[in-house]
Amino acid sequence: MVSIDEVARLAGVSTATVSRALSGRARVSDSAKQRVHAAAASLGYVVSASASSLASGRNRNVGLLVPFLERWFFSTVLSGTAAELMRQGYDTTLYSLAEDRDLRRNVFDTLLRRRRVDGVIAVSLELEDDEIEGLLALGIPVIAIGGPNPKLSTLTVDDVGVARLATQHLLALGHRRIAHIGASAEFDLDFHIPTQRRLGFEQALADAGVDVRTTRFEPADFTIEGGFRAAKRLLGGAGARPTAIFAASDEMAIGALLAARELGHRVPDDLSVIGVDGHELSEFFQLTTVDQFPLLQGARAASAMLAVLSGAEPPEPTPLPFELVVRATTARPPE
Amino acid sequence: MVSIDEVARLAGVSTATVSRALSGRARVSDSAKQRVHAAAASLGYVVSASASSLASGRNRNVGLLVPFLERWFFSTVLSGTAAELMRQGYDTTLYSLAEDRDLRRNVFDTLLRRRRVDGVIAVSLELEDDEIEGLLALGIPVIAIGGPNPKLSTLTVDDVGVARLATQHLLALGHRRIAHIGASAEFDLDFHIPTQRRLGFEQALADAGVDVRTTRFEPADFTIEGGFRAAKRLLGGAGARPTAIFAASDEMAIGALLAARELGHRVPDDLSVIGVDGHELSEFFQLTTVDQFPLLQGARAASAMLAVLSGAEPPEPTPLPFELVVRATTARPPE
DNA sequence: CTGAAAGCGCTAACAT
DNA sequence: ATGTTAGCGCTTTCAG
Repeated sequence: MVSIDEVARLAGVSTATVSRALSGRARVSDSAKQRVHAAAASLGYVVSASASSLASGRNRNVGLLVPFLERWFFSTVLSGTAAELMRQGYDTTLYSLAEDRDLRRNVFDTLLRRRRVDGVIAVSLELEDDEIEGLLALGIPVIAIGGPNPKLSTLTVDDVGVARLATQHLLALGHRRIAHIGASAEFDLDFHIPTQRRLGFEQALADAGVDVRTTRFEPADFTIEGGFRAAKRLLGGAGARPTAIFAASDEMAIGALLAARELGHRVPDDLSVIGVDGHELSEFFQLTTVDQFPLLQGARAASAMLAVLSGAEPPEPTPLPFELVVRATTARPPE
Repeated sequence: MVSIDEVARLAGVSTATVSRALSGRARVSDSAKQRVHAAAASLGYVVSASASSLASGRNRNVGLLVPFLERWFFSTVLSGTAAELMRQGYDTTLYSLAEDRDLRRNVFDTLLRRRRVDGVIAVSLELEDDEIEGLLALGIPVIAIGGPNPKLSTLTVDDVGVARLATQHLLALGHRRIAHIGASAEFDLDFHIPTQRRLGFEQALADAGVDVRTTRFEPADFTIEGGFRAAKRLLGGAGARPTAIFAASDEMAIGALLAARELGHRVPDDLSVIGVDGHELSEFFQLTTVDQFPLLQGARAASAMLAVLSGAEPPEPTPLPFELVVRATTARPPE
């Protein structure tokens, strides 16, 4: 492997100058800079990450903590983050916490403590107290996306606001019998976000003078299948059918769409459906949704991390954008 | 940060013994080993990755090269790989090549050459020749999953076999007018796999004495929406409608299902549909498919990498398992 | 089995 | 602006 000494020799300067010229962290004369770059290029020299890290304490590497990889939302956020980091020459090291508890502990106790990452971005994770302590004890910046983590610097959409926006859209169309498909209890344990959405839903109803007790709530697991089953219960049961369903995720909303179709209800004539996310499938299904731009969320977190790493203050709890996208699954309720 | 010296002092041994005891790479007396572990635990000591890498040349880190992150198939493979690597105490560093060409080049020219990873796993990537050269020049093991990369040690499903199996299933049910939804030309440039599936399709037909010219082919992009549109063309056009569709991915098959439904064709009574993948949604849609166990593919690649890193020979081009899963979208053709 | 000591390849004072 | 040099925190000979 070609080392910094060979570059120095070829460029006719000291190793220190090579280091400075290549990292740009100190002033170097133009002529020296040019010779160094030429020498490095001709030798195909690339700085050794471990040597550089050991000497400088910097890694150019950010750790990403995610709950699952297979869910569209997470992989999309992840994609946004990794792309932005890469753009700045940073690597992304992945820690998935889907595994069993021992492995999860191991992430905090060992993997993250090897000082391989300059910072940690936690995506939509409800972390336990000692895990948060563990992160903070690393002595490196930690940024969370979503999931109210009061002790962490967090980028988050206003989930209450998201839910209010969705619900208000239905109310404005004239709906009064609105049902909500949200988080099942055990699901909520991990994320909390869902509860916020239910809160926003109920607030909007209350603001509009709709008695919340007349609405129905069905828990589900944020998948298409879960939404499908929840909608079946909502539409198949006795009592007055809702004229609209607000699902806390697009995947559940799509499930509801399919359920309605299967039961012979026309959307949006008989039933309106709205979701949350801006899922890639929402356009295909012509689903009205509140887009929360997950790719952007990931990129934002990466930018914030990069800024902190170059000396900026940790970001204030920043509101992330969201936007109502009206498509073809919502309309006025039937007479 | 607590260093190896403090552990050594507390345990009453030399740093060399601490290193040996903790890494397990040399014989150490039981008593020393115990004292070292106790000392390390009580001090909360974790080996510094960069110091260890610099001294040993080992990183306990594997690079993962993927084309996209947002597609279910890739994130699932990725998940399988990361989980298995983590189980062995390895980190996973992600390099997504979805970005523009400059960033893509940068991955090969710089990021991968910093000697941060002990090996590279390339997932379903059609790499260019100079990129393969670049990987090989790293002097570390490279393992590819899927995508015929003759110069790389590759784990791959027999895509011809997969397609034959799917097609034979339809033939065995009595179908003769079978259409295929496969890769569009530009999509194939990146992956090749699709062509193989088309090949298998045609082979199976020929074996059964069905004139391939009577079948129809529609290109699509492996998404639900693409499959939907391709199926619309297949079912809506003039001429004899096919009685069965073989889609080269489950997502396209699901799109075909939805298209059939929308056009008023009953599945499987009027039309049979079969896909490939074992997508998480295939069960929900009761889709008959050829499962290729993507999670397992990822785990297998990780195991193979780990084996090579601990001195095993690079794996022979290994066939990956696949299996016909018959559900409710295939049946005998209508009279 | 254990310890002493020489690096691993860089960066960051400190000089000049 | 540049060179000299002392580490960064480990691992691995080499001796014993």
